[in-house]
Amino acid sequence: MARRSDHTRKELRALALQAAREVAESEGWRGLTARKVAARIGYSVGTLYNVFQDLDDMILVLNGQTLEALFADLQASQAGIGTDMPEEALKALSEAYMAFIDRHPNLWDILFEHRLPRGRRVPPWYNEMVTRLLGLLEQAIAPLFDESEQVERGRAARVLWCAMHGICSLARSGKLGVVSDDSVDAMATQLIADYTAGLRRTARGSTPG
Amino acid sequence: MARRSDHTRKELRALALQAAREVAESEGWRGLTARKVAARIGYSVGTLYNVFQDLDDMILVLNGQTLEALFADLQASQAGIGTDMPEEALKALSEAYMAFIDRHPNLWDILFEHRLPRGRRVPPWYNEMVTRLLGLLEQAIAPLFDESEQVERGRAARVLWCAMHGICSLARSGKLGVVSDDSVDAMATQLIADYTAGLRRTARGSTPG
DNA sequence: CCATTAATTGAACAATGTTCATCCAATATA
DNA sequence: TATATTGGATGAACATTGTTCAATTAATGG
Repeated sequence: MARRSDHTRKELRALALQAAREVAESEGWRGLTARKVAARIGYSVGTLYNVFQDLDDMILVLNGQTLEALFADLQASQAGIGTDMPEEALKALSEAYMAFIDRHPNLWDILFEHRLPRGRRVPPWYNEMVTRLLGLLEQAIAPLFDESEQVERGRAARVLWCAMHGICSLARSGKLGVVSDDSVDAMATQLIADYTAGLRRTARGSTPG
Repeated sequence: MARRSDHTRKELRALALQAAREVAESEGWRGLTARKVAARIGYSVGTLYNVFQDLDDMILVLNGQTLEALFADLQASQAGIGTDMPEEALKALSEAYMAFIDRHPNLWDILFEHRLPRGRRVPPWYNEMVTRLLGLLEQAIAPLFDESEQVERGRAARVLWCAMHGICSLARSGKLGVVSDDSVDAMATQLIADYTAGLRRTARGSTPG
């Protein structure tokens, strides 16, 4: 068969991504193969390579969508929280984050476990998504800094982002010694409490302790 | 050929692990294959499977050795640091940690990127190694807690461990937006400063701020 | 010197990512 | 309407992967 044109290029990409997401969600990172995705959308393997440069490329785009969904959840978590309550805001963010992982464990795994081959860099749109996510954190902790401390504020946001990632990542991989689920909660809570306390103490911003 | 007995079982394991480490260090996680390891020690693939249950098993043991080496470095970094200087101790630990990654980037990647297949848990000796590593952190921050706060101390150690992991992991994978090497240093520094400040502020331990 | 044992082998299998000559439906042209 | 052109879709083919296991044969014990 050739030139079925049941779908446009864009539709094909969307179909493939949808299928990839389903496979990924149900079988995890090790089960996400080109042939499975192709079979699920009723096309051949070759067609996938017609529409994506690579499997790496496809996973990258899939991860972009995951980031998008994560962003939506995190953003929603901030609704109705006052702009000068960093701890509350961060708590809401971390809860939304962990809830997302709970709902999409395999997608989250792939988001961070997937590494591009040597020398290949993530595309600009990917970094822009990350920047948007970090923006939520920056907003949350904004009251702890004043305007002359943009750099520190950005760095603190990144530190918090990394810390949350580290907690969830190590917990999920089982490489943290014995860690029950609620101890992950506890760690996140303690991180937020102690880190914001530290930020306040460092005598920054307009809300000194 | 059969029953060469050039090497005992243990020697074979050691040889294979050495070879695996070399392949891993030079070619990274994607280049670490059973056949390459086998070829490098002058045995066939089958022999590897005679000596390890799996490739996963072999990598797990390799990771154990990496953890051991990391522990040695981290422990050495604490020599000559007073027992009540948490910030100094943590700084030394984080510098040793990052230096280790600098020296063995691929081994560190494999240490944390490798995930066992569904349902398989890391063996007890692995968790014990992690516990020993966390012990170093607990020791470093001990002055910030009193004896009634063992749980909090352990949790804080874990939070710091996870945070450092998150920083290095996301930085290395290029998934942190644009991050230069020295900004990783800066993030680690800020993490330590702010987090310990927070611990002090929370009015714990015998060294209140 | 033979029988037993078990370490080592490597061909074989299923599954992977990736390529590309081939084929043919859709479109353009006459 | 009939024919030519285009480029989308194919799937066999290739190299490589982890893993298995019957066969082979060196070492050991009698």
